Amino acid sequence: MPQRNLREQLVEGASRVLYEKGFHAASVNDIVAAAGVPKGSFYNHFESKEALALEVTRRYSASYDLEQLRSGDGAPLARLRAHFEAVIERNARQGVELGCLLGNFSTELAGHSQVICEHVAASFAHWSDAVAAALEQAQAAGELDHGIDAHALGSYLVDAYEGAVARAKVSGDRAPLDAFVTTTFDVLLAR
Amino acid sequence: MPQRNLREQLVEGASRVLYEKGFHAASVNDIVAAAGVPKGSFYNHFESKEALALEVTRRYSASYDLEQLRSGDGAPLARLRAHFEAVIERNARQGVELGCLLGNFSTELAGHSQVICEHVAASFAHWSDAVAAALEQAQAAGELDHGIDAHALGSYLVDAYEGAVARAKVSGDRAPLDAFVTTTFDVLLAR
Amino acid sequence: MPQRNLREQLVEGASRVLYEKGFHAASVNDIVAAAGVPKGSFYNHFESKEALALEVTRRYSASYDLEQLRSGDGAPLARLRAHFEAVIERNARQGVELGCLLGNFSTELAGHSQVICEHVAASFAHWSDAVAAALEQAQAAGELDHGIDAHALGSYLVDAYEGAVARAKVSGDRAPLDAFVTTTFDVLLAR
Amino acid sequence: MPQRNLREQLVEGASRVLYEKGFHAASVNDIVAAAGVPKGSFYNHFESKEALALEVTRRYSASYDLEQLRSGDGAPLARLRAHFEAVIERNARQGVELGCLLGNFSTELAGHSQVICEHVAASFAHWSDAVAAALEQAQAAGELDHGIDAHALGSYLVDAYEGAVARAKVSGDRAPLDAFVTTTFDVLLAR
DNA sequence: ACCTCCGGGACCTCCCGTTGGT
DNA sequence: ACCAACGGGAGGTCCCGGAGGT
Repeated sequence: MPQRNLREQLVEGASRVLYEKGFHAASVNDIVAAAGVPKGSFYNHFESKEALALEVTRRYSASYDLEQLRSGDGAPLARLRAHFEAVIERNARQGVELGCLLGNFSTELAGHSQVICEHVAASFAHWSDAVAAALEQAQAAGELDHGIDAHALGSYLVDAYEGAVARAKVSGDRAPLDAFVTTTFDVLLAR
Repeated sequence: MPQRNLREQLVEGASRVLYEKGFHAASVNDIVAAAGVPKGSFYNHFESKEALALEVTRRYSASYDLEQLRSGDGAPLARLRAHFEAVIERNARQGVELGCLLGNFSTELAGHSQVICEHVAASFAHWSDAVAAALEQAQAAGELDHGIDAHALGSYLVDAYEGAVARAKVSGDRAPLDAFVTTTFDVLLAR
Repeated sequence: MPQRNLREQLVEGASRVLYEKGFHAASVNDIVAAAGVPKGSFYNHFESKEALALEVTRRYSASYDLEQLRSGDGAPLARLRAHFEAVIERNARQGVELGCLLGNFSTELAGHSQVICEHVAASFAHWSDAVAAALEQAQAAGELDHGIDAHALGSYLVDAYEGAVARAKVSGDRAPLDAFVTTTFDVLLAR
Repeated sequence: MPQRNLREQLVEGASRVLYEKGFHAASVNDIVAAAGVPKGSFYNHFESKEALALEVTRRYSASYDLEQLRSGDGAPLARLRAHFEAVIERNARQGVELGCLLGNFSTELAGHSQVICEHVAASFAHWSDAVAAALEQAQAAGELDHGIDAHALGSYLVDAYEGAVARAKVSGDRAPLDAFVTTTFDVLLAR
C-alpha cells in the first residue's frame, strides 16, 4: 500500500490551511480536502481540530533553528542578524500575507484554546531566550554594551519582529520585515 | 424610551464581542445578544458582519489620541512615553487578554477582508507617523541623535508595541507591556 | 400566507417520531422531515432536541383527562375503570407498539435529561394523585374498604398499567392491557 | 497473561454500559472502552451491537433465580415476597436509576430489534409463569383464594413491579419499589 | 485470534443573511 | 425603521462497521 500515513497528511494539510486561513476560518472540511484525506478519517487521528492545531503549532515552533542561533559560528551579532534574515526569507518565500503561525494564533486563540496559547507563549519564551543568549555572547565579545539587559532586549526584538510580521501581513508588503533588520542592527545595536 | 439608536447599540455590542472573541468566532447572534438588539434589526443598519467590524475598527483607531501625541505639551520623548503608558493602561484596564483590536484583526483578517485590512494598515501608518513626528521633535529638541531615521524608528516602536501586546495576550500577563516601555525609553532611546 | 406555524408543525412531527422511535433513535432530520419543515428552521423554535422533546412530553401528559377522572359523574370505581379503558383504547388505536411516551422516556432518558425526567416523574405523580382521589371517593361511597391506603394504591395501579403497556409494546399484543383492567377491577378491587 | 477471553470482557463491559446508557446512547466505542478491548476486536466476536445486546439480555434474564421461586422452601407467599425483595435489593444496590434491563429494552427497542424484543417478551412470560406457579402453590396451601386466576395475577404483579422500577428510575428514589412489596403483600394479597 | 487503521455517512447545532408584514 | 420568523447550507464531531496485515 503506497499510501502515506493519513495522520501525516493531515498535519501537512492542516499546516497549510491553518496558516492561510486561521483557526476559526479553516474548517475541518477545508483541512481534509487539502490533505486529500476522507473526512471520516479525521477523528481516528486527532481528538479535535484543536488537537490538530496544537500539533501543527508544535511542528511550526520546532522548525526554528534555535541551536544554530545559540551556538552556530560567526560573530554573535552577525549570527543573530543572519537568523532573522533567514526567518524573514522563509516567511517571504511562503508569502508575507501568511504571517507567523505563532503570532496568528496568539491573537486569534487567546480565550479559545488554553493548550495552544500555552504552547505559543512557551515558544515565544524559548525563542526570546535564544535571542538573549546571542546578545549575551555579543556582550562577551564586546559587540554590545554590558549595561544592557540582554534578556529584556531579546524579548523586545522578538516582539518587534512579530509586530513587523503582522504589519507585513495586513499590508501585503515585506518592507516592514526588512526595516526590522535594518533598524535593529544598523541603528539600535550599532555603535 | 431613553434607548439609543439601535445602530449605536450594535456598534458598542460588537466592539466588545469582536474584541473578545475575534471576527470569525463572534457570531452575529453573539453580537445582537450583547447589543440587546433583535436579530432581525441587524441588517437594517449594516450590510454584513464585515461592514460592522469595519465601523468598529474605525472607532477603535479613532480612539487613539494622536493629536496629543503630535502637539501636546512637555518634552517630546516624555510625551511619547506618556502616550504609550496611557495606551498600555487602557489596555490593561480592559484586560490584557483582549489585546489590540488592530493587531487582532491584522493577523486574523488578512486574506478575509480587504477593506478592514486596508483600514488596519492605514491606522498603523497613521500611528507610526505620529510617533515619528514626536521622535523628530525629540531630535529638534536635542533629545535624540539626528542621524536616526525617525520614520523608520516610529514604525519600529509601533511594531514592538504590537508584538508586546500579542505576547501579553497569550500569556495573560501585562509584563511584556511594561517591559516595552522600559526597554524603549530607558535602554534604547536613553543616552 | 396559509402556512401554519412551523413551531406547531415541529411539535406535531416530533410527537409522532419521538413516540415511534424513541429519543436517541429519532434524529432531528427524522423530525423535520416528518414535520415537513426545513432543517435550518429547527433551532429558530427550539434550543435543542431535548427542549422539543420536553414540549412534546408536556403536551402528552396534558392530554390525560384527569379532571374527568377526579370529578366526572358516575360511581367512582366505574369512572376509574372507564378512565383506564379510555386510555387503553387510545393507546391501542395508535398502536400498542408505541407504548406510553411517559413510560418510554422514563426508561430511556434517566441519566440523559434531567428536565424531562423531572417532568415525567411529576406527571406520574399527578396521575397517581388523580387515581388516588377516585379511590378515596370510592371509599367514601362504600365501594372500597376504608382500611386501604388510597394513595399507595393509586400509584400501584399506575405502575401496573405502565408495566402492562411495556409488555404490550414488546409483545405487540394488547392483551396485557385488557388483563390489567380485568384483574384490577374484577379481581383485586371486587368484593 | 491472566486476561480473560475478549468475548467475555466485551459482554461484561456491555452489560454495564448498555444498562447505564441504553442501547442507542451507548456507542460501540463506549462499550469497547469499558471492556478494555481494542475497537477492532469487536466484530470478531459479535456481528453487531445488536447481537451483543442480545447476549447481554440473555445473561440478564438468566440471572433471575426462578427455580428458587418455583420450588424453594418456605410458605409460597413468603417465598414470593422474598423473591421480589431480593430482586429489589439487587436493583437498589446497583442503583435505582439503572432500572431493569428488560424493562429498559422493552420500551427502547420495540420497533428496532425483533430478536431482542422477542427475548424480552419471553423473559417476562417466564418470569410471570414462575410467579404464577408460586401463587398456585399459595392457593393449594390455602394462602390465597381459589377463585383467583393465578396466571393473570402473576403477570399483573410482574407488570406492577416493572412499572415501579420505571418510576424509581426517573425519580431516582427507591420508594416505589418498597411500596410495591407492601401494597402487594400487605394489602392486596392479605386477608 | 487479534487489532490498527480506515471511511462513508449522519449526528446535533449553528451559521449568516433574508423575507414579508407592521 | 423595525423585527419575528425563516432557511439553505455548513459547522465540528462521532457513528457502526470493515479491510488488511500480524
